[in-house]
Amino acid sequence: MFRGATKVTLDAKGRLAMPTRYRERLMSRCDGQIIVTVDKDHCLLVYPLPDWEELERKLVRLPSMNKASRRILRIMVGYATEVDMDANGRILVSRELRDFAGLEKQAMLIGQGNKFELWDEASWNEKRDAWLAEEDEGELAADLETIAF
Amino acid sequence: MFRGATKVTLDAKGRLAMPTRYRERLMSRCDGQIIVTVDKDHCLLVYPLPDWEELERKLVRLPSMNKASRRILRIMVGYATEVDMDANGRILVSRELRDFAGLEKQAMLIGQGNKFELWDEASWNEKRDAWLAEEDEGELAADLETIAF
DNA sequence: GTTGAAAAGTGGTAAAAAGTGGGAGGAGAG
DNA sequence: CTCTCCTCCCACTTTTTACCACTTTTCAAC
Repeated sequence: MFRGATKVTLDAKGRLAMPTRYRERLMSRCDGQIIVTVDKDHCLLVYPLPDWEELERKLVRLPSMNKASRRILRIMVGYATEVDMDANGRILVSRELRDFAGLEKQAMLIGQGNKFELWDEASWNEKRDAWLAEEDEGELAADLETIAF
Repeated sequence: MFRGATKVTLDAKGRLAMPTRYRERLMSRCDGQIIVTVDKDHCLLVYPLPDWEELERKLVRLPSMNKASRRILRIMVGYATEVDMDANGRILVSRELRDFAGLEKQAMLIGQGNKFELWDEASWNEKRDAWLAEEDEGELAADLETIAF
């Protein structure tokens, strides 16, 4: 499981240094082969190659008739870009991907189990606070209420 | 069970000395392996690793369709950071976590059963007073009223 | 009450590791 | 053929982290 939030910086060439604590895992799991693609709420998703391939197999099996799932497939596969970690543990995020997510210099890398989310720092802070604020007003899921934190 | 409120200080590097009375328990339960993550009302949660993993398993089993539970999962896993106690019983609270909770030098560590809450001292005092004031006016939960304090 | 010893809290330092930027070489396009 | 852009590699600077030492407090014994 990848966990934890790390503030990262993109350099002038769009390179992103993966936090050290993940590197060994990424090398053993996929030899540094990473897939970066886009998410529907305008962040990027960072997968180890084998995890991406598994997801891709599921996506292509989705019913062709369903417009919503076709759109998701088209966009996620369409933007999926393979990148390798360089000798310093960095990956190169292409201009197209950076533009899609509005990535400037400061970004947040969020561990999400088998993948990472990559957000522009300002967008992340906004979204996060919005989500937390909503939860206070809205009704919590019945399932959620049964869990003792 | 962890109980009690302790005033603690964070040093310039963000290190927090766990109160001595908890250390032996933390070493035997999880060999000093701690998970620190965030809570929706902007404090931090401090779990022994096995307790966190149990909670995480419950969270990932929640129905994917429910937005509120997905968001809670995303934020709690997203910020969950593993830290080890050093030889002096201190844990390092990352800048990202400190920023989220507005942690300055003075903080309050609150025992809450299987975990701790960690609050910026000023925020804690405000919240605590607000809660006490609310409870006087508001209706108590039916379950709560059946308990003899 | 005073003294002493032991344990806990606090801060500093040095070695190592990670982040950052620059430059050279190569490939592709005009 | 030349120029530009991209990629890979190397080196330097900054930060991190682990370890060590000193100070302060507490508890006990005299």
